[in-house]
Amino acid sequence: MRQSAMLIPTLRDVPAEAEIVSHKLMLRAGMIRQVARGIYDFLPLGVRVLRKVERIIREEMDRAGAQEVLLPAVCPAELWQESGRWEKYGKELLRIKDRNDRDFCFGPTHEEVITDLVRRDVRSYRELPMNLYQIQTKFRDEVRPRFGLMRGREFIMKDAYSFHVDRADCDREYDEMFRTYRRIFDRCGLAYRPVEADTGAIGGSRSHEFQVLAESGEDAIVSCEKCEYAANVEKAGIGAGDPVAAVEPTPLVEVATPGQRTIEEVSAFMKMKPHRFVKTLLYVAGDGVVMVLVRGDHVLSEAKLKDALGTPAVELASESTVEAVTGAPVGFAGPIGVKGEVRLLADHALAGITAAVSGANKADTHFKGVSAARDFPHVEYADLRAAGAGDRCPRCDGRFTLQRGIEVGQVFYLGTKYSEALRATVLDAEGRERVLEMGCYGIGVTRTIAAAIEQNHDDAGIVWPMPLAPFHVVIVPVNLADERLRTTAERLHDELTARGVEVLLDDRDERPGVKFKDADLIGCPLRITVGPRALERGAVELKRRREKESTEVAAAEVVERVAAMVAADLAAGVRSRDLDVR
RNA sequence: CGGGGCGUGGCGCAGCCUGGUAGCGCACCUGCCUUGGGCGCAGGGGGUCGGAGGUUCGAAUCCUCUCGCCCCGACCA
Repeated sequence: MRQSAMLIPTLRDVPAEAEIVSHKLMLRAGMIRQVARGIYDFLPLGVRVLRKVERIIREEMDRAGAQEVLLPAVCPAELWQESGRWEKYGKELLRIKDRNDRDFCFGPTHEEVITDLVRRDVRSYRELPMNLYQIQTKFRDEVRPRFGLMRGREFIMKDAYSFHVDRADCDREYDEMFRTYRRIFDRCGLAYRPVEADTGAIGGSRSHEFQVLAESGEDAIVSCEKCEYAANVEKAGIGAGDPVAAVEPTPLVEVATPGQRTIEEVSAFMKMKPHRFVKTLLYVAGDGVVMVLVRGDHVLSEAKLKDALGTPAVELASESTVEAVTGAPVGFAGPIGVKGEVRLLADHALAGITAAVSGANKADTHFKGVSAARDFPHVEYADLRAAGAGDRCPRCDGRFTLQRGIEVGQVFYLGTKYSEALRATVLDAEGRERVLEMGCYGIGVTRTIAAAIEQNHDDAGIVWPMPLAPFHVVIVPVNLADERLRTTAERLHDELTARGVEVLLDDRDERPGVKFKDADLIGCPLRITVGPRALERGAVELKRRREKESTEVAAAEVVERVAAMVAADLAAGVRSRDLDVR
């Protein structure tokens, strides 16, 4: 492909709208342009990368026996009403009306639509199992889209749904998809980690996320240093901990703490470490208020709170609710002397705490000398806190390390949530009606591109892994006016293309410096420089994007050499794929 | 939704406080020159200053409303 014929509007300056590296580089490399908040154009270079990811996904899904379908982006409200999600999904669901004033939504996910398809056209257990997938544009009217493709409102997702007569078969497919996802991300050349995950709003009871490891990731994950256990911090089990050094119980005393609301403030004010504090949070769950206690240096996991309460949603109580329940302004809540009927939940780490500090449910006042057993014995203990670095693994005696990740895929066991709501059944071998067991498997295609860049870049630009690169190699003739350079470059382009190598020929009438800068920015894994010095010796220069130095290669051999390098790099990801499940 | 910030040519920005003919760098076009890491010289084109209303003799600049975008938080396959 000739660069002069392509729309690749590279930028020297970083547009002010971009914050993280993948967003900046995609804009600068001319891959995407923002059209509206969280909505982007894909330019030719961006589309090429997108197709690479899609292709890998298709090949591996097909190989796993899944069948591709294409469902509508715009879905009728009726199906969503039938599942109950028309009411539950909230403002994230983009609702639209047609000319006849009928309600539709732009699909953010497709459980309803697919279940509707299957209930209408699948009658017998003999047609199962069945795994249907699509690669399609979704829309979620995110509260806060940000970071370019990382969290767009419109995004491309591969979503797959599997249907089974029983749980065992659904579990088998879950494992199959787990392995398939490993192959997909291995082939993409990404460093990632599958972790145990919360099932979130989608529902279901078993889930893993695939997290691409990157500092800029929005998710925090912990991995055991000794065994294979890894999980999202909001989900991770925590082994029996290291109790805070026992302290002699002291009498309960009120302390004036004017204006000191946060743990940090009170801790500084009273000169006591945060781990000696009881952090009190009020949540609204269903129709009741719960008071949730965690240690001052710990962070509550709302996912775990939902599990503990068995409710689908919890929401931090409003200021007015807090005041009504505690009789004090926000910042002074505590478990002792609560007036109303409030359920009390505490994290395990608080069991046995003594000589601690908590709010006193009175303005500008805290208690010190709080002992859990003595002062709030009526509490229910549960695992409520987000895991952190140094916490004990629940499976062995190892400790956690903390990493950040970008969630690029997730697999769920859905059970019968949707099949029941939409009455999707088949007849089993005994002629009985069976509600279908379902699994659901998503990959954020566009997010995967952003994640790949977050993980593969340097100061000069993107450093594509071969499988995702828009072109395998870029050829830079140093001076087009030099006939020999130009014809050599063109010949290499043609020969490499004939060998199935994807080549970008920078035939623009630009100075070499400009071409090198753009080549680095765009990030093709290989670069062939055709210049007068080497060509004098019948050679060209070959350089890997991720390496600093180039090597001189005889012009006659470079095609063979490059073709071999490309093939080797493409195979590298595939080779590491046969890993154990979890 | 709460808090903060920004909208001036394609991109990055100055000008605004203190009202008086809209500027700079890069990019773009033409010519010359140059050709190994974003050359040089000369000439040139392009801007309803996000939008609406108001104050004023006069508004990019002051006031009101509004739209858009970004960041932090709440939220989230």
